[in-house]
Amino acid sequence: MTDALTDSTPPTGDPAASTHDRLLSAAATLFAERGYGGTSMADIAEQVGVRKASLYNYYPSKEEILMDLLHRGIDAWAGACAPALEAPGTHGERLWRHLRAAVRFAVDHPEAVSIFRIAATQIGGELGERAMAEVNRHKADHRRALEAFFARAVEAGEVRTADPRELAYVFRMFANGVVTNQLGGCHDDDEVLSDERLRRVWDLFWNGIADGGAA
Amino acid sequence: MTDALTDSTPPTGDPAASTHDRLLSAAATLFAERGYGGTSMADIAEQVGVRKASLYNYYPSKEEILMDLLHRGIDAWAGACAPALEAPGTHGERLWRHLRAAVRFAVDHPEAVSIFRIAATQIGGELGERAMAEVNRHKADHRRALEAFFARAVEAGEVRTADPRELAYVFRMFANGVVTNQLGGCHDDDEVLSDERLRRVWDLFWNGIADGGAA
DNA sequence: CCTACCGATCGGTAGG
DNA sequence: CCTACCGATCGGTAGG
Repeated sequence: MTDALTDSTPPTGDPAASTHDRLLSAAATLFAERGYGGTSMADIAEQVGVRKASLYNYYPSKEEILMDLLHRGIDAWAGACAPALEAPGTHGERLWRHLRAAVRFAVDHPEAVSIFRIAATQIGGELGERAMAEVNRHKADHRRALEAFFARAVEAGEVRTADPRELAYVFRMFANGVVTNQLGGCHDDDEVLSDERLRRVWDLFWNGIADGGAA
Repeated sequence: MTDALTDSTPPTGDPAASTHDRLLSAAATLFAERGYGGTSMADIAEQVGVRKASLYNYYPSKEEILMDLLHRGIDAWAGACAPALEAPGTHGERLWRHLRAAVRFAVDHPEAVSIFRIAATQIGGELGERAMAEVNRHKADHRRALEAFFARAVEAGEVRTADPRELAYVFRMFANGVVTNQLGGCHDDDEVLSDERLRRVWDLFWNGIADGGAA
């Protein structure tokens, strides 16, 4: 837009985005590709198109970049997935939309999902504990929301078991598996997970939970 | 055993094990805790109780330690989990034992499971591609074994859907979720996954797949 | 947002 | 399995 004369523009990402946004995007992508310990501040700076020292105007340390990415990822996930559980419809419909929202989020923002995993598993020491605590808080929130949801589904007589805790557990394990499988490189299926296939898979899963499942 | 006079014994792990075994154990534990990039050869050497340079008598590089851990992890997983699918019993019983074996493996060898994830997601560049290829080959083997298993279950009339591919997919997503959830730090449930609870959860899951599931 | 620089540590090698 | 050492790079700072 300004001038096309120089090619001193940043090597990747949207050059129109603010430096801060490009920093976050570059860090998320690199952490997801190489891991936290495998990514250097110089790597991030190169992708952003600035010198390494300039990154320290936005964050006091590499650790704080990870923590900010984690907070933003959790917020984005909740914003994208939580509403479906409270929307109108039967409990089956609402849970289906919740799953679909989670899968779409994973497809659209794989780096955000990667951050959760990085925070929970790749980091040692004090930073690791801080990050893990944040992830566990988020997972506990989700678990509680699902248990409340299933408690209402039990009341409504829409599920075949009366234990919301086990129902939530089964769903969470299944949803975690599907979402994780969508992450880059893990395409152990030769076909993409289309909305149609997700729906078929969901029907197979849900019919074990729905009250009086089909014969 | 030899003498208890010095405390120059290795700081952690079984001092009686061979240096090579302690090297593998230390590397697996540290990679799982801090990630591949977050673990240095000096870290490994310290835990083994030798100098860093001595590690190079066993492996020519840090990369080859990871690759050997990956090969061994895949073999151990297959040895622990694959036989259940071919054992006697109904297809439901065999799949249940397969799931239980996988969960037990994850509980007993969490570092081995972590290596799969590290190989698939934390590594960039040429090593990353080598490791990812190995993981994908293993996952494809497992997928094929499960699809063959479900094809026989369809023939036997023990499942409610005629599509082995979707049946295998649903099971794999669920099993991956359960196994992943057993990994260290991810205890987002306040209770351990006992055999009894796993069985209850399995029943909830399987009744959606079993032909003519309970009402 | 830059140049210049810090001490510490990285993976790996030489030579025994 | 050790001591001694290599050049490169690490996260981060000073000062502008």
